[in-house]
This record gives sequence, structure tokens and C-alpha cells, in this order.
Amino acid sequence: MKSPSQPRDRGIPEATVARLPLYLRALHGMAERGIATVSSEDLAGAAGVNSAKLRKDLSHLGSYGTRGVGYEVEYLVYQISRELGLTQDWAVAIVGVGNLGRALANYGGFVSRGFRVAALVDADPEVVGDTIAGLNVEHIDDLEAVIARRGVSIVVLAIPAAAAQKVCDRVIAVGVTSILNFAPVVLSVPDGVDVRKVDLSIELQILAFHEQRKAGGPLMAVDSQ
Amino acid sequence: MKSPSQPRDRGIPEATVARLPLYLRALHGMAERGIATVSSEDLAGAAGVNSAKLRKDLSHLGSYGTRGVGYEVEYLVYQISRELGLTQDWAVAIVGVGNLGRALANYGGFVSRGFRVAALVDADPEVVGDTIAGLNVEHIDDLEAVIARRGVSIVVLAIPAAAAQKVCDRVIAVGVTSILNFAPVVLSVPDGVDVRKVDLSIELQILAFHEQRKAGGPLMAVDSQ
DNA sequence: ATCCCTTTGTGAACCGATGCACAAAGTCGC
DNA sequence: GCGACTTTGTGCATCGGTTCACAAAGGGAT
Ligand SMILES: NC(=O)c1ccc[n+]([C@@H]2O[C@H](COP(=O)([O-])OP(=O)(O)OC[C@H]3O[C@@H](n4cnc5c(N)ncnc54)[C@H](O)[C@@H]3O)[C@@H](O)[C@H]2O)c1
Ligand SMILES: NC(=O)c1ccc[n+]([C@@H]2O[C@H](COP(=O)([O-])OP(=O)(O)OC[C@H]3O[C@@H](n4cnc5c(N)ncnc54)[C@H](O)[C@@H]3O)[C@@H](O)[C@H]2O)c1
Repeated sequence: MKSPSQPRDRGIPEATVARLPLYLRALHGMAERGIATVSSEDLAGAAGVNSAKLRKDLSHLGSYGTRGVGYEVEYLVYQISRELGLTQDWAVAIVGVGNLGRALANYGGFVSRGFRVAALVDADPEVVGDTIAGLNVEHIDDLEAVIARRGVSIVVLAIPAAAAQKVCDRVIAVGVTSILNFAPVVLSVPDGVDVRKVDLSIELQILAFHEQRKAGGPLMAVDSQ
Repeated sequence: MKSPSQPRDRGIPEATVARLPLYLRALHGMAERGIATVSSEDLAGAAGVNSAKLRKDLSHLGSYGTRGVGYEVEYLVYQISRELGLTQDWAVAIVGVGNLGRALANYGGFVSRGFRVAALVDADPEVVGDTIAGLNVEHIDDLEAVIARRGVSIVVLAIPAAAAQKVCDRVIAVGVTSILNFAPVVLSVPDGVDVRKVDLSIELQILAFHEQRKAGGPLMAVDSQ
């Protein structure tokens, strides 16, 4: 008996990484509905991609399918989760508890995937000390201490653009290397630090561009998702 | 005297479209600080991209720079705005006024770019009739009427995943072709409809993947922004 | 055991996007 | 006016990602 298939290549394409959570979500839905096995065709359909792409993506993790049959749902959930690092739980701090930060703090969707909101931080004395989503809001002056104490490894920035770079520098200084930024500003960070940004306004502008094009000339419209 | 430079090619690469808002934001900042002219090098720096890419992107819109000098800030702002369709204003409806929908409704960042929140819609009788951010929350039963009455052309979905496809179908049925989806679900739409999705949970999972890699093997870390 | 049917895993062609490097174009100082 | 200098616009090589299409692998029926 030989080892069936090792994790293989350590270099997974970025585009693949970005789709793994999509597959995972689809698989969770299937597991809940009691589906034990799924073909690349069906899983690709559920995730909204084409089946060749799905198979190539999964092939980067290893050879986890069975020809003629498909993929075992539970097993694949485990493999993808492990690859994404979701078998451990991650402590997340949200800096900025305004409109957006509050919504994020109250959102249940993280916890379900191994992300735990471990700290809320704000600068406004009006807000500091409040309890939001069961957490005490701490003062920005204590940022470094809070990150250390709670073992935070991912920081979410939900503060005004003008304050983002400064806070960003501070969390990097205490060793944080993963940042999710909602402020509409380009953060400058050293190598080794990952910044992902979510910019609502950019999304709307892209939609407007296509919308205008559709209205202007009856040419073609592209679907992107 | 000949025409100096017409809008050129009508086929702008998707990757370029996605960066135009970034340039626009940087340019607005410069205009505010009274900068009249900017080189591709400086603008690229401010937008966090490399200068060759910036020049190629702008070349798709037309030849709006002056060799030896750079780009005139005001003029470029106008050209990019026009290309993105921001010279008209867009009526946006937000469906789902929960944690997230509320934050969006209260956010000032849209209006500044020609997007006007023209309607709020929800299914919860507890919420319908409330005034949020100066707008009356309307009932989901009136969705079609509200969209028509307010001239909505972009719909933002901030409702639970289970409800998203149904509402999506309804807005498409009354002619909406641009949707921004926050619900963690793959929407199925006909050709000609653009869906953009924002999925926080996916962003965190991507960060977790890289974070795990950094911790596990001291190999390399990629910066992405 | 053997054959047939299904579905995976992947080689190879293709496609769009990126980055280099430089000629062309224009400015500015004298 | 002219020459030196700056910066754009783009041709070209390259790269990462997508898609096609099929040989290889495995399951199930007989
Ligand atoms: N609300 C949205 O829907 C939305 C959408 C897209 C982008 N954004 C961006 O997200 C960020 C937050 O938006 P918001 O609507 O929640 O703003 P907000 O003004 O409601 O909240 C900002 C919070 O950050 C706090 N803060 C300010 N400076 C701080 C600092 N130095 N350290 C710690 N906390 C600080 C403030 O006290 C406030 O509580 C902004 O950059 C905004 O542009 C928001
Ligand atoms: N809150 C966040 O930070 C966050 C982050 C990422 C994704 N999301 C996603 O965004 C969506 C909204 O999140 P939320 O936290 O605001 O949820 P929420 O439960 O606070 O709000 C949802 C709102 O939608 C309304 N609604 C439900 N069904 C509806 C229907 N058929 N028509 C119209 N309205 C309906 C509800 O009455 C409620 O007001 C969810 O899909 C969630 O997964 C939220």
C-alpha cells in the first residue's frame, strides 16, 4: 500500500486560491443537503465556473477525485479547508467601529469559517468602552497591547482614509502581516505583508462603465462575477 | 488645425477599467492640493501601480498627455470620469436594510462620485416605513414600482443569501442590468446583466491562506493589493 | 475477467495582461 | 531658433491564466 496522493506542489496560483473559498461554500451547501459525492461538472455549476477550470484548480491541491465517480464531498471540504488554513481559527481585530465596523462586528458570517472577531478598536471616546456584539471597544492608544494580548493575526481597517496608513504602519510594526482594508486609499506596506482591499465605490464605477456602454451603443455586454 | 485626439478604441480592457477609478481617486487628491500637472511616474506612484501600466491604460482612452510634461490633472479627471460614465448621476437602490444595508445607506462615499442612493427596500415590516439616511424604507412588494419610479439603474443586494436569487430575478425582469451583490451566493443571470460581488469572507480566507504559508514555511510572501 | 461507460487529470494552444525598453514628440533655456 | 532634456506612447517579449480535448483511470455490469 502506497501513499495515495500527497499535497503536491506548494505553489498554488493566486487565481486558484481566490476560487477555493467559492468551491468550499458550494461544498458546504451540498454536505448539508446530504450529498456524498459530486462530479466536477456539478460542483463547477454550483460555484459558477467551468468544469475544466475547477478540475485544474483542484489538481493543484492533489489528486483527490475518483475517475468515473467524482469527488467525495466531506473529504474535499477537509482538503480545501486545510489548504486555506481554516482548520485553525484566526483572531481578527476590527479597527474603526463606525457604520461599517459595526456591521462587520455584528456579522455572523465570519465565525462560521474559523474567523473570530477578537477585538474592536476605535479612537472616539464616545465609542470606546461600549459593548458591541458582545465585545468591549478598546482605545486606539492600546492597539499594540490589544493585538498582542488577543493574538490577533488579521486586522480589518474600517476607519477613514486619512487615518488608515498610520494605523497600518502601527499594526505592521507589531508583526501583523495580513490586512483587509476598507478605506479608499492605497496603503504602502513592506514586502511580506498582504493587503487586500474592498472598495465599494470602485465596484459601482465599474458597473457604471458597463451600464453606460450598454445604453450608448447596442454592442455587447459582458457578464462578470 | 486637425482634431487633436479622439476617444479612440471603444474596447477598453477589463483590467484597465478596474484601475481607472484608482487613478481618478489619486487625481482628485492632487486637484485638491492644487497640482495642475502630473507625470505618469508620480500618478502611478499615488495609485500604487507601475508607470508603464498606467501609461498603457491611459493610452486606451486617447492621447491625453504631453510628452516632456505629463498629464493635466483637471483634464484627465474629466476624461476618465466621462469614460467611466460618471458625468451623469446614477440612481442606486439598496435592497436589504440590515447591518450592512444601513452602513451603506449612511455612507457618504458614493454621492461624491455621482452615485445617488435613490431607494431603500426591505421585507421586514419592522423596518419598512422607517427613515434611514433621510430615505423612507419601502416594502419589497413594491420593488418593481420603486425601481421604475426612481429611475434606478443599479441595484445593491444586502439581503440574506437565501433571498438573493429571487430578488435578483425580479429586478432583472424590470430591466436592471447592473447588480452589486453582497450575499454569499452565486447569482445566475442572463447575458447582458453585470453582477459584481463583494465577499468579505472570501477576502479573509485568502488572507488566511497566505498567513498560514508565511507561518508554515519561511518561503516567500506575496503582496497583493 | 473483461468490456463499457463515466469522469478525472493534464498537455497544449490560446488569450489577455504585464513590464521592458526605446523612438517619437514636445518643452524649456539660452 | 536650436539643442539638450524630459516624458509619453507603444512594439515586443513574457507571463499567468483559461479553455479545449483526450488519454488514462476507475467502477460496475455481465
Ligand atoms: N460605510 C460604508 O458603507 C463604507 C463603504 C465603503 C467604504 N467605506 C470606508 O470604510 C471606512 C469606514 O467607514 P464608516 O462609514 O464606518 O465611517 P465612520 O465615520 O462611520 O466610522 C469610522 C470610525 O473610525 C473611527 N476612527 C477614526 N480615526 C480613527 C483612528 N485613527 N483609529 C481608530 N479609529 C478611528 C471613528 O471614531 C469612527 O468610529 C471609511 O474609510 C470609508 O470610506 C465605508
Ligand atoms: N454585515 C456584514 O458585515 C456582511 C459582511 C459580508 C457579507 N454580508 C452579507 O450581506 C447580506 C446582508 O447582511 P446583514 O448583516 O446586513 O444581514 P441582516 O440580517 O442584518 O440584514 C438583512 C436585511 O435584509 C432584509 N431581507 C431579508 N429578506 C429580504 C427580502 N426577500 N427582500 C428584502 N429584504 C429582505 C431583512 O429584513 C434585513 O433587514 C447577507 O447576505 C450577508 O451574508 C454581510
